[in-house]
Amino acid sequence: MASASPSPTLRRVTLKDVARALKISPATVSNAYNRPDQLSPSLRARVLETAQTLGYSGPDPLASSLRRGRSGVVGLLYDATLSYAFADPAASLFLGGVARAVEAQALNLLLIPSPQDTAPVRTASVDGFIVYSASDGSELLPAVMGRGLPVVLVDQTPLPGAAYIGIDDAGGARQAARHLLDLGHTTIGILSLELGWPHRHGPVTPERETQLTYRTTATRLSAYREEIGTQATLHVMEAHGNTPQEGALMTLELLEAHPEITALLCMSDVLAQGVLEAARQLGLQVPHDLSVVGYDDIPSSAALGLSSVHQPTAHKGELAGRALLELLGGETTPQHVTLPTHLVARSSSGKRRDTGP
Amino acid sequence: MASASPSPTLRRVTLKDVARALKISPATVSNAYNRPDQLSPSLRARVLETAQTLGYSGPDPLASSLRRGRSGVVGLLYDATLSYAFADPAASLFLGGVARAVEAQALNLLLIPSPQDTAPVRTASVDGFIVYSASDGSELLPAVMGRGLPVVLVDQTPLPGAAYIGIDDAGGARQAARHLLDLGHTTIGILSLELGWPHRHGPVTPERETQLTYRTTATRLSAYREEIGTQATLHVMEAHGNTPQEGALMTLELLEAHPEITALLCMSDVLAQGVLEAARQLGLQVPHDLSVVGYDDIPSSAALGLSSVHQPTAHKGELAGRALLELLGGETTPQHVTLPTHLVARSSSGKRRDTGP
DNA sequence: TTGTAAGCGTTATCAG
DNA sequence: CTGATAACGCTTACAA
Repeated sequence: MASASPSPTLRRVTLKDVARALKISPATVSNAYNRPDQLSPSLRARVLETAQTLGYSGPDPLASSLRRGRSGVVGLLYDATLSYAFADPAASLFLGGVARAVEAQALNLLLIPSPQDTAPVRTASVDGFIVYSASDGSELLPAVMGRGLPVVLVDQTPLPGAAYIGIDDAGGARQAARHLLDLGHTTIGILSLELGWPHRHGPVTPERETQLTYRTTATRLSAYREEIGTQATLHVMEAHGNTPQEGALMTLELLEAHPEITALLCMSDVLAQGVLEAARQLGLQVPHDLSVVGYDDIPSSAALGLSSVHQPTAHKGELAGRALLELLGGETTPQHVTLPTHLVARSSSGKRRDTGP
Repeated sequence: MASASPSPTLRRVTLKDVARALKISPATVSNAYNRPDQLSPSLRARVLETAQTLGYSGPDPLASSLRRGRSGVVGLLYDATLSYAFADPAASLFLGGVARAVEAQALNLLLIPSPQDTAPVRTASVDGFIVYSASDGSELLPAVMGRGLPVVLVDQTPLPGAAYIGIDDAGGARQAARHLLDLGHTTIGILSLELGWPHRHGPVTPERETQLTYRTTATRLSAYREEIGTQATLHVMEAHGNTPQEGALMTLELLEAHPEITALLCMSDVLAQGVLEAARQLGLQVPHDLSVVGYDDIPSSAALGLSSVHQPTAHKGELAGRALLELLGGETTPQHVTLPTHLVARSSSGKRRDTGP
């Protein structure tokens, strides 16, 4: 019936093939897909039909993106492997917020794993970037900014030309510290997130602090310290990875080294949940023997009675998404937003235990 | 010093501009980026340098993808909005597994929100798809298969030509049901996930069951029923959305309608955690007054003592990713894998309470 | 309403 | 080691 089957399966069917089969111009076929109002319904129907029989499934996205100059994709960079991001409830919450914002505009979200190599940043087909808590010295930032695309920075040092969405890290940290002070604690442990690259586990030395390049960590740490001043003795441990296991391990080590500690400030709820687990193993009563305050207030913390600094994580994501959408829409003044944090006191924090005989 | 500034900011800098500035061919500039070994180091250095000064940040990803015929992106479809996906720990775990597999190959992950519209499926620049628990009748499947790209189906009815990764849904459900039967329960409630589109909340009627198009739901439901047979009375409720809130609400409604219920089978741990919350509100002791068994065994369930059917969620994601990588690598026989499930009995399930004097 | 033609920014091939 | 050239598959003024 028809004329050709140029080569069995060698070449894929293109818009041109459809045009040829119908003896019309490629432009018309393109219009059939992208501007239905530009051609008669009957012709359009025929086009779609032969496309079907020829096995043509619509314009190639790559080609049309190239031609149009937009890919319809938002790139999301996280300063860790993706598998790690998904393991952190706070990160998931954030991603969910971003997703809500971008899917409202029919944009897709491209997750870019960004451990050390910047290649993925340079070769990702996206219209803009959202960068989530990258370390300050990271080579990622120059690579991202170098692409010349709209950028939103989240939870990290603002950069000129990029939008910024962050939270009041210091305020939250101060509230947490004040809370423990008010409860009478005078020897407090701090379970810190990573200070900088390379990631490391263990007690924080002054030397290690010179490598403090994560802005969130830096801000919280100094806020804890400032608030506490000389009212309590502090012992700081650095986590290698934001996991409950790490939190538990740090607790064991810290309490072994400093049994006089009666309270722990944790920079994430994930770490704090590990503390709870460790306390159970050690037979310590929370909060009687050990008070614990987390950070983030992830959903599961409520059920566990974990005191924590609440931050609007999902909302932060949504704002980040919206900030990028604005930039994409031609807005030239990048947003700069700081969201509030507040302490939620639950049952994991209480009066200091009697340390006497 | 240099000669030109062709137009202030009008056109973006391309590879050709760099070539022109150096009076060499575009091919050489391309090689400078993609095949360093194809040109002298000195020339390459000059190329990179002028690129820098011209503000050229490397080959356009879109263009090179078009030319190469590969985008380096894996598309991930989820039968719900993305924001919803991120709210479900099991989904996050799964995504994390997929991420681990694809990031090992330096591929990126494109999250495609797929509520009802198939447009995003047709216009996504990807090399292959992973489809996660889509409803059987969904228009998504034809749209995906129509693209003619490698496809991996997860937790849904297998399709010819696509790889399949799933779990032993029925086995897990049977173990859960058997467990409750062994504990003496004779009136059991089932908190079911969605049966089909449109999503609905409430008691499941025979009429509603005709719309049962989610394979996972269907399989678990019939397995629960088969195992229980006539050994207990069953009451089934359908959740509108997989959230703890919904689980709590269903519990309230179900126990109000059928106070004689002493045990609940939940199709997800997220729902089951809502049950725990509702029980607390109602002043019911778990498991004394009410036994609860979930499904998925998400990480937070251990700390809550929730009995659950364990499935290797993250591993499932990793296998799905790997199955797609194989297909991408030219493998022509799609994998077909079913992973095991098993009951983990914890403290949320116990002997049936004495019902009355 | 439909066709023409000129790219979009790259890379692969092949000759020099 | 370097360069010309021809695609890759599509969209969009603009002309007919």
